[in-house]
Amino acid sequence: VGASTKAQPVGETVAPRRPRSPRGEGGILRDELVAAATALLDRTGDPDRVTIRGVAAEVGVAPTALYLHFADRDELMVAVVEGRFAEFGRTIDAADPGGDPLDALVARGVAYVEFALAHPGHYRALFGGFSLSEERPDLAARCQAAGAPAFQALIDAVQRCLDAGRLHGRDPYPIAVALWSMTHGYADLARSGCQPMLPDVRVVLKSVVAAFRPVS
Amino acid sequence: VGASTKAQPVGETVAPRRPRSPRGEGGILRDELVAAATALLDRTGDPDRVTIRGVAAEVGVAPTALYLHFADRDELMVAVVEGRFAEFGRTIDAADPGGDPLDALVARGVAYVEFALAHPGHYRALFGGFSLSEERPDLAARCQAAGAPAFQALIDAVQRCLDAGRLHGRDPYPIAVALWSMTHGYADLARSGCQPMLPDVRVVLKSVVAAFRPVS
DNA sequence: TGTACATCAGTGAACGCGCGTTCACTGATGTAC
DNA sequence: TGTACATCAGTGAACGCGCGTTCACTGATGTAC
Repeated sequence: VGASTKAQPVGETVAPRRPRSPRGEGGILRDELVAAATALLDRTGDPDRVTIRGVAAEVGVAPTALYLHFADRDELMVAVVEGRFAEFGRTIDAADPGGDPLDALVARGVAYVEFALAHPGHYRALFGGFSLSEERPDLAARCQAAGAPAFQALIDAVQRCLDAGRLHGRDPYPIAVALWSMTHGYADLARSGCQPMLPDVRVVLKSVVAAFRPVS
Repeated sequence: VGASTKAQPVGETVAPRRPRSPRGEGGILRDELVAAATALLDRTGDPDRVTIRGVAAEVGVAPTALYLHFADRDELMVAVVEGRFAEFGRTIDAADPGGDPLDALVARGVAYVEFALAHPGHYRALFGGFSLSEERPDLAARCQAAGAPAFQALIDAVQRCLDAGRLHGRDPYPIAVALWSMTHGYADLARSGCQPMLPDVRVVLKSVVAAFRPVS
């Protein structure tokens, strides 16, 4: 149980009115809306506080302009999610040092948590289960598709450990889920107000690896 | 990223009007409000959908009657949280079979996840970081105090494993955090729509224990 | 024994809020004749 | 070369919603005299 600012008129950022795009370049606004929603999500840390009115104010446009490019709020949010999943995947991959596969796996886990702590709003949009209307299963499917490569990359990293004999087992899948659960859980507990009582993620990961191994 | 019903007038349960308590027994309503809020939280699975109007309708009373016993909505929710933490602690302790401390630790973890899956609304109120107004640090402190015994019980269970040589390390604290993170993460991912892709919690826990041990 | 009064357990109408979304519109710009 | 017109990129007022919370009130019940 944590604390947070409630409602509040989050769109304080009232940008000057945006000049109209030249003819044929209406699509520019679409990109600006996604970028503004992404920035607002990063600032507020909460998908529910990314409102159409807030995004429009940030861009310097009337709230209704959003409907020129998105059917509704959900469609905008899914566009944000797709962009953030791509960024998330690049970040994790960039943190993989190669070399010993178990060390690499731990490094990926650390990068995962660091992404979540650095961008809690983005992270929650990806893995926090923000709600889409049930009448649009296509949107949920787009989110799932956007996240699939990241999960596959985790499976692959676990498989490399199994192949090298650095982890034991036949199936990488449940091990991957366990590690995913741990990093997600740590990140979510930190977000929810338990941050002060959690040791550094590196300490936690190393402790659990050591705890299950005989003393050397 | 998952899907869920949005807003919706959740207080469909319009109970018949509740008869007034006899003189001197006003406190009865307080308990009924907490019970109704707890039931509504269990039904909706979402702390945000426990509204004053919904709770009052469930009890059969005007929304304003709530203010006779609670300063505001947050105070009601904290009363719910305190009750659910007590119930949660009893549930975990009851699932501890004693005997081998590592087996007991796993059994507690399984019970943790099963509680979360059986009562996602209650679980989210305890560990999902539902937001309290920042002007009431006393309420956040009450929640933390209510949750402390459960965390201490986990520390103790880890310590028993260390004492018996079933886990390796000096400090139970980071190991406890790692295990807590894993069970919380698993439960939260299941809630957020990933449930279909997650193996049974027992499989996951056993895989991770086995993965870090040399083949026997 | 009767009556005025304080207390208690609520009620009901109304407030202002931010929200997603609708609808009819505007005004600049390119194009057809 | 000039002009009517279609198109494009938006605007602005307004809607209905559910919400937490306020305020003045009501009506039964116990108690003091």
